[in-house]
Amino acid sequence: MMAATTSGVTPPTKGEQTRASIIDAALSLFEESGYDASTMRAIAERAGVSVGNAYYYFSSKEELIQGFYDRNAAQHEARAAVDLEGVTDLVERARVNLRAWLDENAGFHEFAGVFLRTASDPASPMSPFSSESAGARDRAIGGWRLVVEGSDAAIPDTIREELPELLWLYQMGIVLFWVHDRSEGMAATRLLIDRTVPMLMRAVEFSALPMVREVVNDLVTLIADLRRLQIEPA
Amino acid sequence: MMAATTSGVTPPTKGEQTRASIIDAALSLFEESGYDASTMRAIAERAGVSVGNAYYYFSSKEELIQGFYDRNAAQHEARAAVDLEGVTDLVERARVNLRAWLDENAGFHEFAGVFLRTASDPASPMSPFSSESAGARDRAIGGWRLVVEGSDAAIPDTIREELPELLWLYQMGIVLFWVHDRSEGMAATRLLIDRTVPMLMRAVEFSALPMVREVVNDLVTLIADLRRLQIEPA
DNA sequence: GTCTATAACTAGATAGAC
DNA sequence: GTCTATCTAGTTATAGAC
Repeated sequence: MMAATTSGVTPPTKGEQTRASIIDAALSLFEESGYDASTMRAIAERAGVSVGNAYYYFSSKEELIQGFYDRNAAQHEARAAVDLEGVTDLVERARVNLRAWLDENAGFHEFAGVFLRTASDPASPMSPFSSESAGARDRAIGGWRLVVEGSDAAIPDTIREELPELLWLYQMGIVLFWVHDRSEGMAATRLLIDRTVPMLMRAVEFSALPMVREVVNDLVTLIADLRRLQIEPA
Repeated sequence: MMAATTSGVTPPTKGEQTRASIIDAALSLFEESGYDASTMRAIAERAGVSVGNAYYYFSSKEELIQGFYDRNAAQHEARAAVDLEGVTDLVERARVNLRAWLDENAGFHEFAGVFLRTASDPASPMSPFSSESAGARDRAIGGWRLVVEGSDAAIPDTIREELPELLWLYQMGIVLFWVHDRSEGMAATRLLIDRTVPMLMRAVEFSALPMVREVVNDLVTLIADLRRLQIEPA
């Protein structure tokens, strides 16, 4: 709202500092003891503020999860950009992107259950399909667009445009599986990724088949029709 | 634990009666005011018991949801059996089964959001994939088996065995969509069902294609491999 | 007017007596 | 089996400090 006081970087106001310290306290406690065991009182104490003050910045405990969400999305983006350098095969690029996500979130596996619990409530702004999540969703889909565009693969026109969003949806499925994965070192999720990515790409090739293409077209019009129904009543 | 006292029907013990009255009170309150607004104190009061006593029968508020779950599953089963009589076309039978579910659950749409929130926590016994839900899941898959077996469709051997479970998984997807559906009279979900069931059946036909069959085989072995990974570490 | 703190409220859950 | 009394933790009301 006001001009910057010193350098070009945003000057951290007192409020922003307090806000950051609350998020830091929350995330470190979540990682140490899990979501449920981390009380708002403990979070506030570690952040060096009162409970009431914490609620001035975050209107609920669940809202603190958004901090986790944002931070990890940014870290994943950076890591994927590095790992993708020099890789041109589409299947490999997709694997790299998913593995980067997996590694970036390794420490939050237990915590993710709570996250999913919140995210799957359609009324919650944390839902990946909600309008509040539109920014994060678009960023993630944009990441997939880079994966596709940086590859040397020939993609059928039938689904060229929709592929990044489709891959994001596929990723949501992988995440859902990951949350339930109890295997050592997430071996099951890694196997799932390694095996399904090639299948998915073969399915993309199928989409050029006339028979399949018909179904794809049906799906596209269906989605358009559904969007209309969902939006009209508001 | 004891021999029946009178007729062949199970004699309702005192505990069973109390248990039933708590569930009745809970479900009626949920329907009236929603899940969150229905406090355990209000439920206990309507049931004519103390809060502590309610917790003697149900170890958490969420556990009361299982009552809703069981009751509706039974009602859906009965309704579907009637509606399916005389219908032989597989696509139509699948539609009938899904519409029966939809109609049976029409009154619980808002409440279902909470249900989903609970069910999607992998740690929760309410998850449709949990071992605690195995009974309900098997009943639902059995219902789909009746849908398939009562039809005159020729189903490729490739997936004959897996089709009922596949259809149940598809139904879980429909339910997920339904929970998010804000359209008048669930028009969007009905459209989704009417359009995707034929697509699904056409996809089943595809599974006979050699190219596609290969992918199906890959999927089957993948699932077997995943099961092994998930089960070993316990 | 933006922050911050203390005290109180609410509702899920538990302990222990009867 | 059932109750009363109590605990815990998320949330809010409200008053005051910068």
